[in-house]
Amino acid sequence: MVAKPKRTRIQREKREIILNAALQVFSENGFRGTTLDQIAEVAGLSKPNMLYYFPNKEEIYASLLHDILEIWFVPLEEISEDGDPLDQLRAYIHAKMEMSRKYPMQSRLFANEILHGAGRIDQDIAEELNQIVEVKVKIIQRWIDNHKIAKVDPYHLLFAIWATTQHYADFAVQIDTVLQGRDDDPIATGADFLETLFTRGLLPD
Amino acid sequence: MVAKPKRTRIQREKREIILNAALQVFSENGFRGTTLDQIAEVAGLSKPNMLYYFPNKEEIYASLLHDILEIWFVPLEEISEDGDPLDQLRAYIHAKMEMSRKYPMQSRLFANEILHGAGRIDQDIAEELNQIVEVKVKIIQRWIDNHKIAKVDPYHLLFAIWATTQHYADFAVQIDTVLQGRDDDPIATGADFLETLFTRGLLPD
Amino acid sequence: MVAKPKRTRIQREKREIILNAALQVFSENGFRGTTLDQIAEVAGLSKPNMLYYFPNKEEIYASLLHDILEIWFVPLEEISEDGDPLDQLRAYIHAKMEMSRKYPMQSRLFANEILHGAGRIDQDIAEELNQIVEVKVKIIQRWIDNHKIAKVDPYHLLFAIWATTQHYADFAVQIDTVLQGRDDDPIATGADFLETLFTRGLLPD
Amino acid sequence: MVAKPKRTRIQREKREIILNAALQVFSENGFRGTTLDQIAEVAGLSKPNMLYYFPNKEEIYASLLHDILEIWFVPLEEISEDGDPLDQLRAYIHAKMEMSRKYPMQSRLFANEILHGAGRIDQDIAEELNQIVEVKVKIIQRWIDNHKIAKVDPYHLLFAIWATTQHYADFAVQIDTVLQGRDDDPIATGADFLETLFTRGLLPD
DNA sequence: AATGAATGAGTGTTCATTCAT
DNA sequence: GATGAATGAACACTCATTCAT
Repeated sequence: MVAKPKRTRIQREKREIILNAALQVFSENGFRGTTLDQIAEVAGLSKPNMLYYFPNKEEIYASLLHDILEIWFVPLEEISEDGDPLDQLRAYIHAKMEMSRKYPMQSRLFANEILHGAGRIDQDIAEELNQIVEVKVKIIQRWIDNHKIAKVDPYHLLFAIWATTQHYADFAVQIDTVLQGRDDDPIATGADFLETLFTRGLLPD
Repeated sequence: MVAKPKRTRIQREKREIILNAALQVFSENGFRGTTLDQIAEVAGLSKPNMLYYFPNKEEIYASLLHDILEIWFVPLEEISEDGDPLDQLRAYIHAKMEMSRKYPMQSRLFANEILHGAGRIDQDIAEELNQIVEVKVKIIQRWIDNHKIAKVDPYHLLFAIWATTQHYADFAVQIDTVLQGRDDDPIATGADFLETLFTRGLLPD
Repeated sequence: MVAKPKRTRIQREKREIILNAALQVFSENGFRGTTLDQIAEVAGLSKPNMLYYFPNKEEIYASLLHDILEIWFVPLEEISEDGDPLDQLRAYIHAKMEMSRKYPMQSRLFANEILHGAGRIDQDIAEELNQIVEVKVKIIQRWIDNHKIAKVDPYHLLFAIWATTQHYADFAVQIDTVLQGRDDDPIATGADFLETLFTRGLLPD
Repeated sequence: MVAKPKRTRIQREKREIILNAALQVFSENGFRGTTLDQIAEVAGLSKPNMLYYFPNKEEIYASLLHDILEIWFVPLEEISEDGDPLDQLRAYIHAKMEMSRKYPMQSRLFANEILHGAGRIDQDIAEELNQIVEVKVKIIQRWIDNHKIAKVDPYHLLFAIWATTQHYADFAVQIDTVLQGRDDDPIATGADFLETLFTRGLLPD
């Protein structure tokens, strides 16, 4: 149990402003590539004033990462044993695609963190991820056992969904480069493609 | 065309040593997170001596990135119109998975670069990528038109293959965390899964 | 002559609280090593509120130092020509030892100030010290001239008394380290020793 | 056992220059009151260049303190059971007075360190001090038991010698203020006084 | 009287790069 | 080719002091 610090309205607001600025800069430049000056500039605060709201650079980053991991969990948790398995998976894919649309910077920050060894991710949160994954893997396994979906490795199924959906945020620059000239929405078209791929790919025999 | 500098044998060897060291450190820590001291240490050279072979940090990184992009192209280029389309795609997937196994640091460095806006990628090379992709997309489109594979968006098919295969290198930390306790080889199992997924998912109607 | 500022009761009380806190922190960490935050914390006040009672850090320190110098004079002033010379000196030594016991932090703050050049000591007070010393030196000189005590340099006699007695406050850490394991009171034992040393040392021929 | 770092001639020289500058500035301003800029200025080096020879401020200070403690021991170690006890003690007093003359800054730095809790003094060195003191105290005790000197507490005798002799370095500012106008050498006169005081004070009954 | 918020000037330390030999 | 030495520009963070309420 950690004591929750009491904060005034202005503190909550300023922290929010700082976190928004930090998200922008950190997701673009990484932890080491980001300077407090940059964040302060974007936030419209002086550097010492920013450090009045957060004790140091590390804490700003950690706070951001914590929030990101929490929203990362949400769609996964909504996978339920009830209802049609393929519907559930399609809904999950669409939810993840919507996250890549709405929170691309968060996705990139998260990707960057994993890429560099995830050294700053709270051990507790890593545990939590593992536990949720175990629960969902068991659900998927039961679908397989009941021949509702094809017989595949449930862990790798999840990896594939994560990889493909997050790719639209994390590799957006590459996608935009490759698709330059096309005027459809890559995320909408991508979602259609993924729906097809996974629906067909997972149809039971 | 850039004039190719002539280098002695010892220069080529030392550059190779430096690039290997740099790959290790850059892929772990990113550009800004890496110091020349770290690279020099791993390379077993003094810092000024290292800078005798490369003019500056930027050039080491750029050289590394250039090499990586070249090997990134190889499997893609091998996709050929001849032969069975699904065999071709399966071969591509396996080749990309082998690259994630053999060159995970390169994959991560590349991912990191795209993630952060790809600002250091040579424009010429980006063009080249686009052209190759266009060629391969046309091949895939013809397969679709000839009902050899399902009717899907060929660009997004490529994205999905890139995303899923590179994920095994880029997100290895997360994969290992989730799979802790299992003793199968994630890349082998993952390759099987992806073969199933894409083979079934792309079967023509 | 400086106009004495009029202060309300609450102002006097708060100043007292601040000075007590400041004494503690300054004597432990020196002027530069002390932060206003530390003092405010110990005083139980907010930093700006503290600065409502004192204009700045310097003034807190100066005020403290001024008070310390005043109590420093007291035992010296009590040396009187009347009575037995050796009794007078013994009484002075004991009074100084009691000050080292009761006001060790003040002693250390004073020592620290002298050690660092005494730049913050009021010139007026320095003058005052000199005048009192002159008076007492003359008394001691008369004792010598009248063969009441041994023929020694009266200035250096005072220095020796100051040095030995204040040592028990200023070097308490060293004394405690050296005497660890003994359970007698260092100041009491020290006073006995000093009484012997100076009584015998100053006996007239 | 600590590996002794090998140093080039220029490194030894520059370290010496830096330590001399640091001694001057630290002894005047204390640890926190000293900035690396000041030291660098006095040493005639740029700040980063200075940090090429010492890893950080703390190390400069520690190195200095270590050297000081070593010279602090020397006169104490020379007290020997052989020869006349009073001669031995007089020699010790004179040696300590010479140190106050030759190394006043070192004395002040040491005093400052003890004053502020001696937090930076190596535990090993503190042990060593204790052991040497124990040895010398035993010698003094034997002198007392053999009625060669008066029956006094040997620990407090040492404290008195330390206090009085070091006083001429540590409180030099005060001494000079009090003695202004006199043109004799305070340390010479002080040594005479102390010789008288301790010789008479310690004469056996 | 009191306090949350804000800031300019530092302050120790890092680092890519250059110099000198 | 190789390396010890040197440095300017940053950079994270601190702190006395001031502002606003």
